[in-house]
Amino acid sequence: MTKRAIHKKYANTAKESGFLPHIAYDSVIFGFDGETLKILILEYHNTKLFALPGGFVKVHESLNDAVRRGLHDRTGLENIYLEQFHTFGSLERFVPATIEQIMLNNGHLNSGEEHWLLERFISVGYYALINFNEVNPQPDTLSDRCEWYPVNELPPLMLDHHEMVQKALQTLRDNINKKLVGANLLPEKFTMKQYQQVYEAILGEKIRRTTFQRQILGLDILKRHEKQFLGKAHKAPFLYSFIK
Amino acid sequence: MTKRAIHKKYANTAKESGFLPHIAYDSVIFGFDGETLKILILEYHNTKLFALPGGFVKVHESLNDAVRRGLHDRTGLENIYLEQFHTFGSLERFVPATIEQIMLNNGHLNSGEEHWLLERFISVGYYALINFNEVNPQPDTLSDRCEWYPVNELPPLMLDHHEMVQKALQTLRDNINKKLVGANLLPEKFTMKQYQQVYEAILGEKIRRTTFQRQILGLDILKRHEKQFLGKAHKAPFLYSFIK
DNA sequence: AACTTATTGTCTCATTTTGTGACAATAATA
DNA sequence: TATTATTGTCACAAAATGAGACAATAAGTT
Repeated sequence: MTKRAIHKKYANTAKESGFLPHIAYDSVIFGFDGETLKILILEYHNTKLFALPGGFVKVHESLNDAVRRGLHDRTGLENIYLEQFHTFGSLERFVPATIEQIMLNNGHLNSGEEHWLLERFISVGYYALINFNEVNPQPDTLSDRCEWYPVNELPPLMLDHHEMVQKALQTLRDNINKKLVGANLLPEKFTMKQYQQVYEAILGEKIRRTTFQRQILGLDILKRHEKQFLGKAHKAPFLYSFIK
Repeated sequence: MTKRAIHKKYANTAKESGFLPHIAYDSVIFGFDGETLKILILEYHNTKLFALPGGFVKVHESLNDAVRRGLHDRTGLENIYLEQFHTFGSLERFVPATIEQIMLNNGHLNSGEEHWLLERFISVGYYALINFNEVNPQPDTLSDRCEWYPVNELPPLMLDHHEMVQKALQTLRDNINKKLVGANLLPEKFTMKQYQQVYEAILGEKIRRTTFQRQILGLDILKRHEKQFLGKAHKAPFLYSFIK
């Protein structure tokens, strides 16, 4: 065995790993299950730490591509709707002990060892809107679970991830009338009630049925299809889809 | 002279300089001169390159503090109104030749020399709103001018700085009714017409006078003061200030 | 001093948008 | 056949906005 063949199991510097140092992204992945707005949360092995799915940017990769790559790995989806909402750069978010704990518990680090992931990071926050039913979330090597949580019932999140969620949600609310939010959270065809529930879940409040319908239909962005028979004891609703 | 005393004139690595590598910020500094919306633009020595004022983040400094520090150095102002609007991370913005030209022309680099500023940067965009009259903009060591330009008459800007300005302006427009924009662009006391002109300059369109007054006064955010005699041949307008 | 000018503060009325409730239609259930 | 819950639609009230009118007035002009 030559000297050259002796190598560490993991890259301990950013350069070795091929990533830009000090820069990360975290993603708030929203899905709608028909009733409530949910987001994907990771739980790390052997810790009680919950976190947003995140990742790093390769040296020759754009920031947007890095986020798309990470989301594809986790959800299998290709054309995900993505919005960047804020970049987090406080000193308070630099807590190497937390990262160290995660890596030690996963055997990705020896105690006392230096590692680029233990340095300070500035993180760019993105949110994604995906179709809840098309996804089977995959945990990564550091985490043993990747599960949906209602935005109102999140576990305690590490670092500033709770603040990230709140800021993502606020941005989503601000954008609700600008960016055709429903198209990405709903299935191809949906009822007016489902669409209204998406709005209510995002805004966190009830809205008036008649006013909502009047406004949405007035936008001329929906196509009306045949009625949907739900097996419920009342008039069947129409189905709608978005006009491309 | 000991070996230790032999040092380079400038730090060629990020570590030597005390800054985080690969991370920058750029600022779009808005001011209102009573008629049009303007922004501060730098021109670099011996080049025809125009750019937004930017800077870097120290290893033990928060992102926000870094931007405040840079803006204070350039304007002398302390409590600047700041909003982060977007983070730019494309590969197209990595053009080391441009940076190299600036540094060579300033004598901050020898030809062919390596330097951390020539590596790839991801830049966080901030916009600031300042009182036009309180500021005497200062160029930095790399630039020989720092001047106000109307947003509609900008010189060609380097890299993606034009895109940054457009995105800042769009965010400012989106925030105009949420964040009390006028308070930061106007002097302590102002007329309703001046306030309306701020709105028109930001939105880029004329607004109806009566509707504007009705809406603004309906918000109960303004205090009415004595009249202002302008020396003009017509009825004198009231002065207003924002209620703290 | 009287007239002119440009702008201001305030009203009024038409138009549009939104809030609120009512009601018949209807798919399944009892 | 009656009951139930929800849907699509309409009608009217209330609020917000668009559009214009007009007297008041500070200075300039004659």
